[in-house]
Amino acid sequence: MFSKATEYALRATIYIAQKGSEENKLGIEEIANAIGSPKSFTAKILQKLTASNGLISSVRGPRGGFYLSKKAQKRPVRDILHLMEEEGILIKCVLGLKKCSELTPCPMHTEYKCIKQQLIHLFEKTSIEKLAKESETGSVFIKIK
Amino acid sequence: MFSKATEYALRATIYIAQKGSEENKLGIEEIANAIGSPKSFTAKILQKLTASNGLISSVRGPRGGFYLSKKAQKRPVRDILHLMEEEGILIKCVLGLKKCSELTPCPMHTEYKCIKQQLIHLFEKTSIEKLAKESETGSVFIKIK
DNA sequence: ATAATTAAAGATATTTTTGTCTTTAATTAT
DNA sequence: ATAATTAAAGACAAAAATATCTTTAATTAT
Repeated sequence: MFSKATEYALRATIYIAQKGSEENKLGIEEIANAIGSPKSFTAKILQKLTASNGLISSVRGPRGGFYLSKKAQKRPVRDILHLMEEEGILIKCVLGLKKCSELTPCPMHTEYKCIKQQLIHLFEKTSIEKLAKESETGSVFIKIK
Repeated sequence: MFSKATEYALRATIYIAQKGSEENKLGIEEIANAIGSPKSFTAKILQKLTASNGLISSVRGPRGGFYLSKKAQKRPVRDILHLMEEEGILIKCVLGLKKCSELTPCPMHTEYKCIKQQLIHLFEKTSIEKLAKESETGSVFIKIK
């Protein structure tokens, strides 16, 4: 479904939202260990999520690290996909046709349409906070191993 | 959603099902042109779909080419994914967690579950023939450009 | 039988994705 | 101020996906 990079982005963001705060920032080492991802690669990915738009906040130096502002926590999961440039699954044709549309649908268009709409709804209406809280209850797990 | 290879596999198979038959086999040149894919790469992919299991039938030599048997036409689209080793989207965790399951769900598991089931249903219950016939009516398009 | 045609098989090239390592810059604690 | 700590930035490496080209084998038409 998603690239490794986006999987790590989703897991890392949820973990940071759950365990981190402005008072208690999380280091890259802890994050990568927690979600079971390669450290340096994950660092690159967090840079992407930290830059420009700034979904994730970061501070360098001792006691530095990553956290999510209250405002960022409210943002939809789709924002992660957007920053990772992987919204294709919500937008593109299943068969990869450039011109597939309502007027010129591909053979799977109609059948797939409603599933795509549910995917959009899922990623648009679910906040990062919500997923983090589900993890917090312990009813749900994020660790890979 | 899918790799380029699988997109080409789906498009090529639908095209062959629609335009080809044992009496009128289709050459790789025609197929690649029709679906807008790189010829040699598409040839490799068709080899995969032709080998072993044999979803697609092929014959070498003059008047040779590719076609789908009546029986193959009835098979579900999922068989294409299976031969392309890309059933992951129907099976794997959205966040890429190895241990994600009903008992140890990831934070998105519950929300995503029903979408995944619809995807399985779509690919399992839709036959290649059905998609080919939709294309045949002209109400639907498969060409990329 | 021979030549022509077509897919299969194999080798190679390019691009993208994934991953690591090193250096730099910012921040904090002392 | 200085040293320690941490993310940012950049260079590099490995693996996988995508794509092309060449040779071989099968089949058919002549």
